[in-house]
Amino acid sequence: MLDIKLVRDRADHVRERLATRGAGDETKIDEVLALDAELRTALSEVEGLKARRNAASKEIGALMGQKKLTEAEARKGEVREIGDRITALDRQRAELEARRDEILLQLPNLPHASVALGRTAEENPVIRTWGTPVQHPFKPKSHVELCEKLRLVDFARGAKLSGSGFLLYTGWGARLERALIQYMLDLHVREHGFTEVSPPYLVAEHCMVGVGQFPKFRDQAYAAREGLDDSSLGRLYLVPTAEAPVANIHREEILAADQLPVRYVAYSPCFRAEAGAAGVGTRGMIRVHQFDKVELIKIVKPEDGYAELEAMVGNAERILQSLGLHYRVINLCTGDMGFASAKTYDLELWAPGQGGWLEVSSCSNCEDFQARRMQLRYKDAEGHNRFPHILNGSGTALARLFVTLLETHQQEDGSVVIPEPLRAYLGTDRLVP
RNA sequence: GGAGAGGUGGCUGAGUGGUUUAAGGCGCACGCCUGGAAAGCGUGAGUGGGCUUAUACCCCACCGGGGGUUCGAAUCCCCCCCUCUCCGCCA
Repeated sequence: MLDIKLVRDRADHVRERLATRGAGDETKIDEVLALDAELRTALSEVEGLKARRNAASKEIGALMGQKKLTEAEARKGEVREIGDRITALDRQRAELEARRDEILLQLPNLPHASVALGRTAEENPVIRTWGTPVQHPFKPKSHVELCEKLRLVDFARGAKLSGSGFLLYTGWGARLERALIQYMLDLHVREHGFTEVSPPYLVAEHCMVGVGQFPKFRDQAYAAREGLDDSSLGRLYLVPTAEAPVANIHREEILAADQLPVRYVAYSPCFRAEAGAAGVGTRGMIRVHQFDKVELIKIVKPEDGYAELEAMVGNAERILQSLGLHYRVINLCTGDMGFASAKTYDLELWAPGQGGWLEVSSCSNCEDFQARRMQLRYKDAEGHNRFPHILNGSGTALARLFVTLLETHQQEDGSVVIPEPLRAYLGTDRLVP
């Protein structure tokens, strides 16, 4: 959520930054300002009345102590009237506040000044490229064909169980998925200084609001219900990413400065309904309703936010490099960035069988946008409570990593060579049809 | 799911309608004292918001959350959440 004080004091700046996203949100600032002004007028008035009531009630107490009951009764009538005005005015105040905050909760974060201006993904600058596309001396197969030949994923039966967009991993496929998860977790814990956590896969409403998923993207979440009780529908949501629970771990806390930086790594399955999207569409594993992901979360001092973002991208790149995969780092332009983010790097893998790039990681600094929503603060050296920066990054998403791994390391005979670091985890150096 | 007991400031722990605009204790910060320290004494200290040049005053709100009763609610009433104990169910 944007800081209302920033909106008040630097409305033009806020409008200008919002406009760079190209969604027209800057037009809502006038309404926010108007509601905010009205709100503060009502607030001053109602607080003044409350001060009067508090004083008068105290006097009544004193009068009754002195047994001046007639006088006390007279004052009661007077105070009751003040009370009625407070009730009415307070209701109005609450409504104004709700309306103001409803808009504020739907406004995206302001893009950082270093982010390239642009409207679509085509305008995302490529920051760097690592490796070169693998040159197969034969026509590379797509992952769908490889998965079927190697019996790694049973697409038909996955769909039979849960519909399109759900995968049934089988045999070495299931083992490869598990090996990748464990490999990535271990690397981030052992070499990158992250603390492993294993969060709930269902979260409460306030966690979804905290990370910026709700209220705007409510239709993309799967809602769960308890038992047969219809009224409990929507009280818990399947996590769209481990970010939802993990970033909220310290919500509503005031951390000591020496607790920062906090660095967590978590595996979770990710559930995405993507309602409104043009179906799952793509054949195979590129776009699915459930996938696995190893997620990195950092909570850091604002002055460290952007250095930590660069480091996080490096942590994710390390995974791809160690698996011998060709990738590029792009910086999302203002029009392509996610709702909560101030700056985002995407990591895209080259998939020979697809002949295209696949996003496997998105690393963002959300600055204080989420911290404000979840009331997460830390006490700085001067003893002031400040909102920390919260960063999230995939390190990395599976499914697409799985796809790229197969397509990159496939051999002419249809086998797939497993990259060296993964062999101990998987228990083989090659998958053979 | 059922029964019972609880949820108060950094911690502990009083408080069942009005000098509690939360006692006392511990811990904390600063000061006095001391050669230095401890003890002792004194002062201060929570969160959010409004007003404001101001992190100065002043004001409002906050005793798990939300409603209600009342001139006045930590205290009384209702709903919900969480924790603990026991039972049931269950991996």
